Amino acid sequence: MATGSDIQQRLEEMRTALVKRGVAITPKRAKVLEILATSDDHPNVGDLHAEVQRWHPSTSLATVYNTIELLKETGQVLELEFSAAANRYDGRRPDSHPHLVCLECQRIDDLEVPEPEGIFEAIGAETGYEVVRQRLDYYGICPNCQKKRESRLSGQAGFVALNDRANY
Amino acid sequence: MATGSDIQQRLEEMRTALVKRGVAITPKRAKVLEILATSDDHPNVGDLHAEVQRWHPSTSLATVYNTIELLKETGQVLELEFSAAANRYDGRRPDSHPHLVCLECQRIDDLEVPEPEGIFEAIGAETGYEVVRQRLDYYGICPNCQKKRESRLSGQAGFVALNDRANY
DNA sequence: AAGGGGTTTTAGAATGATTCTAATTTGATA
DNA sequence: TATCAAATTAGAATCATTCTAAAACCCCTT
Repeated sequence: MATGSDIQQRLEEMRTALVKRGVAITPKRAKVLEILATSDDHPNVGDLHAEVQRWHPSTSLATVYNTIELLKETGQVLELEFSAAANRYDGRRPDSHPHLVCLECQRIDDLEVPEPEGIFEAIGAETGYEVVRQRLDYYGICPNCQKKRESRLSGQAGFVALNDRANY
Repeated sequence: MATGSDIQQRLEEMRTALVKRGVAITPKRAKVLEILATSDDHPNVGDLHAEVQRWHPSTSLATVYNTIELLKETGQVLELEFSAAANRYDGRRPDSHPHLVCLECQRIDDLEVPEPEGIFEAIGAETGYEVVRQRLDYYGICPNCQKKRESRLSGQAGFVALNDRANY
């Protein structure tokens, strides 16, 4: 459980990271940080915006997005992505199984990893949740994109197709 | 690796499931099934639409969505969701860690599960990917929503707030 | 061959989260 | 106080998805 000093410490880390990043801690940004450091319910942007507006009524959505972006860049917030790109479909293995997702070209590969026996029940016993399915994705750079990176670095550019929305 | 008969079998399962579900296997739907049963690259709706259109140029996006919906209902396709709801944020634990997501009220809880040591390297060695992060979510019904369900079933309705977009 | 009636399909509008843009405001510093 | 970059704004743009109401299609019966 989080104590007051936990929160103070977290807040200080955030502030320090942003200052080091070279941006100002404005009152509106400070409020976003404070909400994020104190919330245990994983707010979305709308939640944050509504709460900031209670203190600074003129705050726009863009400011919230902007602050979150800064925090993401500095590793000060974890984004639980539910809205990033188009959904993808697997018709060959309709059962739930882990995937490898390439952050550069969006290629997706299946991964053979058996899930631990009775894990849903174990988590249920511990948390009270009735677990019905899981999702396990590993994100990284696929072999092809690694090659492209190498050839880019070595100066022999070759044909390199970069993707627009690479980091989702 | 998938052989021709694997694909035939998969296709047959899909068709059987839809027939049992009581809908027709129209030519356009059949083409969607075929693409899904043969693709190993996890196509998105745009990909599917473009490919179906090569055979049936008048096909609309809605038909593709409709067919996917039927396959989802019958458990014949796995949806890799990247676009479902608003993103959520965790400012107290900015490191990546597993979560419990309630399918009914969208509550999200942190879950304490240490990730196996050296898992990224192991997967890298096996697949050639350079893994940089993971995502592990368990989906289910939280304790509160279970209670609500029980009271609904037992006829003593009480106050029950149902959510619109429950199954994402 | 004609007509009914339910299913399927369609185009386009609606929705909602996110990103972009261009103009305005703010605030620190000289 | 004047300046100027940084911060903020409102609203437009984007994009995947869902919705809607009308049109097309298909099978069955006569």
